[in-house]
Amino acid sequence: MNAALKEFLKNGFDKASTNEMVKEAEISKGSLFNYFQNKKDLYLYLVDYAYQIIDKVYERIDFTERDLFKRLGNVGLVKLQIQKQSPHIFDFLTYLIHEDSEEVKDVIDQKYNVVFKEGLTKIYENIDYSKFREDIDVQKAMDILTWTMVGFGEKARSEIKPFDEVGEKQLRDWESYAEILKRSFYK
Amino acid sequence: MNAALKEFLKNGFDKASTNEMVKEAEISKGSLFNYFQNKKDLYLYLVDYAYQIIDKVYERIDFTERDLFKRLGNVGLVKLQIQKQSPHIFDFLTYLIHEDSEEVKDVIDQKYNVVFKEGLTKIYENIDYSKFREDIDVQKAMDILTWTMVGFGEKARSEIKPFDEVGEKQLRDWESYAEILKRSFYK
DNA sequence: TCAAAATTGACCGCATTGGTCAATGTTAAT
DNA sequence: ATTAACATTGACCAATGCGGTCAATTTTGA
Repeated sequence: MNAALKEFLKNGFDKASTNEMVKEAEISKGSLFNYFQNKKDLYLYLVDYAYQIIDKVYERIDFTERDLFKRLGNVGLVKLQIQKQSPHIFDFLTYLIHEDSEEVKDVIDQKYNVVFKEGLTKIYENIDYSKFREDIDVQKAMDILTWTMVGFGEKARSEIKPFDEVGEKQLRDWESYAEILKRSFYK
Repeated sequence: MNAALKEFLKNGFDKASTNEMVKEAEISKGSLFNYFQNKKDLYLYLVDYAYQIIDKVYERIDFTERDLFKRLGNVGLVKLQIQKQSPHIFDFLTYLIHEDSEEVKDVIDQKYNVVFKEGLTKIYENIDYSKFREDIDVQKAMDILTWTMVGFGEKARSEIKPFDEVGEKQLRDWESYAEILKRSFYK
């Protein structure tokens, strides 16, 4: 599974090689095609699997937390934890947007907007925006916050070593970044 | 040139197809191989070209500007202007780090660290750090700033339409983001 | 007018592709 | 120990795409 994700992620649907997958996964070609009728089948299974993971993220988010920074810290933490089991899953999801192979793009599009756009609004739902200064451009503040989140997420991911517990350390680290931004965002 | 950059960027050296390049560039295969002996020749030419572009960026930066935000705004602007002529050049440069084809990786490594690491320190040279609050973690502030720069750069790039003049608008836009960050970074 | 330069695309041998399938190995219940 | 269902293997196939060639054609400029 991980081998296939990795290969599709790296090369896209058309150029991804089933030969590479079985080599990486150390199984035989016949075994792969015993469980999946063809390459497309395998791909669609993985897309579906990836969408399910996203749902799992939403399930584990604490939506009662109304502070934006804590909410986002929570989201990031859940993502990191999932990435431990399935290292390529979120990269795969972001790659999916750019996939434009005629053979699969329609199937991706069907669910993509639902899963993503809906989810993204859910993440920012019920946030206590009254904490923000009145004179700040909220959209721009949110941009900065998003970009910082992305950057921090990548940094955190690269710092995780095998067998590490994901959690406390990253959360405290994030909070120190959040603190800096709060100083200009919040009243 | 752009077609080749795009193809190498997308597929890496090994998997990049010269057929795709000539199709995209609307020239014949024979013409391509008239100017370059082989695929590797073309690749090395492009790598060299890309490194030259980087040098051009450094040449056009105003190193007398000591305010960090203005300096970075300047850097971003120069990058945007170059991206107008050569849309894939910076993506190509960042991809170069990850290229690990046996046939070319040694040639990349030779110059990479020199051009990049040296350049990066140059960008942050002679900055007036006394403007920063004493109680701020400068490293973390710089992280946020870098991530914001990257995010803003992508946003700005995607908003540029063909025939647009690159300049004033983006710079003013950047300044409004910078203003927000200054509020927590500066005294 | 004509030689030099530029451009073309059919063509080549070869590697890799997605997929098949008869043979073999493994499992667990009898 | 026997058996039958299931899992796994990798040599093999036709098809495709690869990097690269080159004789033939077109374009160029003096």
